[in-house]
Amino acid sequence: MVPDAITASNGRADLGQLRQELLFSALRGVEGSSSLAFAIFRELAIGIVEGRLPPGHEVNSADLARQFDTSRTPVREALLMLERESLVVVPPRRRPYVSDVALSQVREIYEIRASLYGLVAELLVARATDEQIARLHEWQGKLAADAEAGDVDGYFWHNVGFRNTEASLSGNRELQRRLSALGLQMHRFRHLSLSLPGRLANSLADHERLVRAYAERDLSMAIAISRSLVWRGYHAIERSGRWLADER
Amino acid sequence: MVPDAITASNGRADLGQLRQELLFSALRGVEGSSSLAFAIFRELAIGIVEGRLPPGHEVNSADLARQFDTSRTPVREALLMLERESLVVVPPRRRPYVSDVALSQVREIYEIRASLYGLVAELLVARATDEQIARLHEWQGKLAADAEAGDVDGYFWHNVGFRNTEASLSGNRELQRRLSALGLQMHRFRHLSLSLPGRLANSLADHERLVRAYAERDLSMAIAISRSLVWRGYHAIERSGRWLADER
DNA sequence: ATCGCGCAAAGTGTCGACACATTGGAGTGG
DNA sequence: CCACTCCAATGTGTCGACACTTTGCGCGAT
Repeated sequence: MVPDAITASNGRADLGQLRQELLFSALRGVEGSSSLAFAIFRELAIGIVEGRLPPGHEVNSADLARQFDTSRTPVREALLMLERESLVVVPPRRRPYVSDVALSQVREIYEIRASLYGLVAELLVARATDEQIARLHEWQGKLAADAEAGDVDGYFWHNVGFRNTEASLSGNRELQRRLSALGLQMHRFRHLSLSLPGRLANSLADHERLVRAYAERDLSMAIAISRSLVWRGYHAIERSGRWLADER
Repeated sequence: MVPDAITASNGRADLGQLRQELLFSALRGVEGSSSLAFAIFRELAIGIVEGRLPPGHEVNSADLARQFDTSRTPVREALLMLERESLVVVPPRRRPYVSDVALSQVREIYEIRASLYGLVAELLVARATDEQIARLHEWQGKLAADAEAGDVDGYFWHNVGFRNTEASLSGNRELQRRLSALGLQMHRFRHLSLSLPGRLANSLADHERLVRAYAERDLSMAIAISRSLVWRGYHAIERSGRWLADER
């Protein structure tokens, strides 16, 4: 049933702000019209991404309306937003439910992510200043600290921050938005995959090499590492989860 | 004012079906819940893409509700869908209007398109059968006929069909969906750009080379041509239009 | 005991109404 | 003549109600 835990926030407090910041960097200004609907959307999205609302869980617009102390209209709007982010399925005249994702679909999305992060690397090498690349180095420092401490949660969100900063340094805002949207869909599985033993150290080494390639403006190296980073993520997911039947 | 011309259909009749088919291939199954809202969305989207509803044109939910003989609720839903496709801007508490796009934004989107069509080429070479590639050849035949006849409208839609078929042959449905969404945003400008003198013949030659590269399974050539095809489209747009100030 | 039918409960999509925000213009004062 | 203020008109966001659909449970027939 997952009672009113939806609004509960778990995890470390200092990560909370970062989390909210990052999850919705893509959606700034696209908030649509109603801030009420957006607030509901945000709460539910966080709940889904963090696994509190598991795949298949049915969401009831009347219940949600009561819970958020509003009418069903903004709730419906929020559900349609979630559907567009592929976090929820809203079948006509049937109950909406939290979407599940087949491994094949994850793979498709990672193919896209790999390609687009290749583009990010390309643009970043061409356009970013040394100071901006230094900012990436800072993020990498946080990752190192998290890995040292074995803090999977911290690593996860700082990694999202790293990737998002990269995208923003590409100078292509549309690209940043779309990557962020793709990320939103994948967060729930990525988080899962980071728990694999050895994954943190591995990932960290890749990040180091990537930042070095950026600093040296090594285009082909940067592209290759950026893409391979995505693929490592995919393979980790592939190995870590059990998945729904591969149909649509 | 653009009276009730919204539902009017211009252009050749045989293209009408293709047009509808292609414009919304991306949105199959994502229709959201309400088919009523989706119908309104579709009508408005076609109107915007074909230029009957020009950028900046204000849309009034009450008027639309009367026009479609329904209440404002589904209209609002349709407007929000359009906003998600970046065809309409819905500022909070203010009148929605047909979005305009700055050239810089077009460029950003074309950077993404180029990258993703590179991916399409890559996947297609690896996965498509000879029969499937023959299907592309058929589309190319239509393009040749259109170019011969100087039929810009026909060329435009058959080109969309070609590109969409390519995307579907990549075997990556997510990719197809996202490219289709990007296309929806760009159609209004692409159509404009095809009117440039010499553009048709130029584009046609590129398509020929692309199909040949596919047939010969020449990976690097296919990728290069596929991407350059996108960039040619961009440069044509760049040259053909006058644009809004470059702000957001 | 199993299967199918039918009906009540639950839930969605749509509507019309209302409260509030925005807008544009008329009217007033400088 | 211009600038500012205020107000009516227009239009959005939200609400509660209603009609219709789907769901699931009980009941009876086989």
